[in-house]
Amino acid sequence: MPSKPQPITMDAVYTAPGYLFRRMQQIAVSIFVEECSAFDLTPVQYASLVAIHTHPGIDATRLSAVIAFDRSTLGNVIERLESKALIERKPSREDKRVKLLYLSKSGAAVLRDIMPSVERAQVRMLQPLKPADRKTLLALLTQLVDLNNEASRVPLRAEDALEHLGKAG
Amino acid sequence: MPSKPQPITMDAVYTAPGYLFRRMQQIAVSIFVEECSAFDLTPVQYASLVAIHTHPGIDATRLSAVIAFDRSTLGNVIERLESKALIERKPSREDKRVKLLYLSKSGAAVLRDIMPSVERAQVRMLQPLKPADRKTLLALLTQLVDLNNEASRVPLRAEDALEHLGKAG
DNA sequence: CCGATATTGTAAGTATACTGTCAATCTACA
DNA sequence: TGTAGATTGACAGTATACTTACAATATCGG
Repeated sequence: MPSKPQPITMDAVYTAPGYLFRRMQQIAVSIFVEECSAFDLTPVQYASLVAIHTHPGIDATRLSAVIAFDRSTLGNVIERLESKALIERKPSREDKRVKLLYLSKSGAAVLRDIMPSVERAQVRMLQPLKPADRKTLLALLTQLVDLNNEASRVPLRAEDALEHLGKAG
Repeated sequence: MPSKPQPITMDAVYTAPGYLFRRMQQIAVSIFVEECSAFDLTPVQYASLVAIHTHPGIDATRLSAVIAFDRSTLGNVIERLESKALIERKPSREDKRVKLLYLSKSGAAVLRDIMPSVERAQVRMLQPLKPADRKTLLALLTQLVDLNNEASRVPLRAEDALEHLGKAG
């Protein structure tokens, strides 16, 4: 049977999953930035460094697929990382459209040094929950993100995106 | 005992709660915008309308506390809602700094009409999970957001924010 | 009552996050 | 082979989300 229209209260907002996801994301960023303030790196910049470290010579389009961030957004992120001299961009000899991404020495150093702070931030986000609940939440969230992958504008394409990588110089 | 430095892999990103929260937020916004495309309202604009509907004559600062969005951000949101004629701003007679917020007729109509679409969006976000898991996730997330409230830059202040409201004309 | 302090809305600046579009370039099919 | 279609990086435009700063205004302590 169809439900009658409910009176609109703030609970329509507070109990909505979308609102909770937004709040949690804001909290997570806030904690990350606080723990990593000594490194002047945002969560997105950190994720980009990890991906470039793991896949040296990746291009911007594949990078966006590997961390599931929008290609346009990533352009600016890459610009900032380059202006901070944490990464280097080299034109590909095989494809004149492509610019390949590499960590610089200082980029690799920053990535190595920031890891403990990142780890602390991740722990802090879940700290208020009981250990068993942390595991449950993480498992359900992992599952949900995976099952909803195609619903996002930029689905994660961890493997396919790199299928043809490594053959380039 | 202190853990040894791990080799850095993409798992450092994929399994981090912060990354999962970000992905889930992106997915949630994507689904919301898709379901509500007929109304040209973003999640934040929707939440603002609900809060103004629930608390007519609220001011921007209190509104930011009630939905836990940053005051500066909200300034732009309010501007857009006003330019779409969904809300009206009236200067307070009691405090010359303050502008009170009210839903317009069309704002109230839009809010009434968008509710089913919002509801569909919220359902879709959790759809891939089993019903019992949806409840568990929502309960843990609610708990975590609440316990982490003070860690966010703009903590939710649902009650206090409105303590002195309603006395104004 | 008056000066220190706080609050309000606004603005400027940075950083995601998305939509488009575009030119240069590459690929594949006819 | 030669061109239609796809891809790549770049850019413009919109919308959060935060920081700091500021002028106007309120409020509170002395």
